[in-house]
Amino acid sequence: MSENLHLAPLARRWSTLARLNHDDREAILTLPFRREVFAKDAYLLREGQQPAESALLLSGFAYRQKLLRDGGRQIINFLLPNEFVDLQAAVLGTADHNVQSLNRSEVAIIPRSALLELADARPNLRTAMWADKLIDSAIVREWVVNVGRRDSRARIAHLLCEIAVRLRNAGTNGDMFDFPITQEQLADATGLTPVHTNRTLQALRRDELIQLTSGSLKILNWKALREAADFDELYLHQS
Amino acid sequence: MSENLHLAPLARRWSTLARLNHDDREAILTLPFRREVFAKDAYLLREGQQPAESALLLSGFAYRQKLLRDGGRQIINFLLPNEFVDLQAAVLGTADHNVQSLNRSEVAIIPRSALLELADARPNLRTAMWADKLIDSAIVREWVVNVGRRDSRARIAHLLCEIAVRLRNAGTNGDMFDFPITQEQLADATGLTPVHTNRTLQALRRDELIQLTSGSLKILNWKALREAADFDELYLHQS
DNA sequence: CGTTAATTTGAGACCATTCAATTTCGGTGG
DNA sequence: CCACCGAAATTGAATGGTCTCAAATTAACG
Repeated sequence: MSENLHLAPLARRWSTLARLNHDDREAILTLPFRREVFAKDAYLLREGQQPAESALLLSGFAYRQKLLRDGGRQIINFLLPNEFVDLQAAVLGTADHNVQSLNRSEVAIIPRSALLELADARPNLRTAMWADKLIDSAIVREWVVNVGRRDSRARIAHLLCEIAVRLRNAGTNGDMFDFPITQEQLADATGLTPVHTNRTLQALRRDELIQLTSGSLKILNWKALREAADFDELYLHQS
Repeated sequence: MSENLHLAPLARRWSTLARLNHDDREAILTLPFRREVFAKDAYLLREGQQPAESALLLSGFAYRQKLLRDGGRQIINFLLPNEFVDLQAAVLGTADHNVQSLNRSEVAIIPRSALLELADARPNLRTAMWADKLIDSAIVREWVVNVGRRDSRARIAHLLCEIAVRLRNAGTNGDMFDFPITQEQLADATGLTPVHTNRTLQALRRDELIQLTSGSLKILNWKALREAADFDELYLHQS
């Protein structure tokens, strides 16, 4: 069997989204792909592009983003390892936003046709893909609420809660973890300025809710952070 | 054939999203459903609910919404006629947001099982549903950009552009149309206060970009409105 | 150990909010 | 047809959260 363990984490994740049998898992593991490495800020996908292949993030972070005429940038969602960059491209064709690598990342490039065949042949995987996309949508919906209605403190606290829980759901330690997101990126994700993001982070540190130093985030007081963020993880559809 | 023309507009809309043959269209038209009427502000779906049926908006508007602990409300998207309230519920089970009727609306309640069978049996309809959901996601992504990075004038202008174009794509006149959205709802959709929404609308009227009176919106200067909004309709995936 | 990126600090300006009151609109009943 | 009512829209003035524009400091990296 010419299996490749790079896709094993994806199989594991999709198993939590739909009931997969042995053949389903096998079909994932034998998907054809090639690996590619992207540097910090490199584009994985550009608005207007019509990719013939889909990209699966193997390691590192990435983010969906749109640029404004005036040069402003709004980050729309973060992508964690084993999430798809453009599962949607197969149907809509043209990309309507950009995806950039957040730090150095590793990606599996999979022919679109292989994924389409998978979806056609395997109802369970179809369900998993559907659930995958729906959760992604639910997260973006919560982001509208976050940037639309919460003040800077709650907004940043909420984003940190979300990332922590998503990492925990993915099997990483959610209380202390690598946090390669710069304050400028955090600002672009929350709709704030870098300056104000900085002051807000300082406040969260002063109040001993978090500890954030040299690319590592530690959550010191979960209860208070959730409280400050008005965070309810129902929308992540995991627990 | 016990067809019911209430579902014909849905068949027409889905035809623009995927290649549907005669049988596909027939399958849509013969879906079982019952009609229901909802008053202004009535809930079509509540967070935490696990509906056994899906609701399709036949006439009137609705909106997706989330409430905050402090009583604030953020509108996440508007639903136009012939859009589904909860096509996602079938997979995720629990609703993560609320849907309210914007004005008096009419809804087709369809058993979830019927939709699942449709998707299982008909690849083309599956594709249409997938595209449907993906466009919905794209709209919500643009909303993150809207509330995150645009000032009040651009924000409201953008929302008006989007609604006009979505209505035009649905076959309605996009230059002048019924606009039952109150300023309070507009405020909740843009993350602004009703007071500031009012002042911003007045500015758009003063500059003769729009005419908004007694539930009717007329776009007087498309070029200037698009300009003010930084509006690019690519994300609606229609033209 | 030099160089660039990232974070931090300060002060003033501004966009949007808050709070409260008033006016207009749409629908209803006398 | 007019009087009434609640909802929606409008106005004013003061407050405040976030932004802007620099400049300084610290961290990351080859």
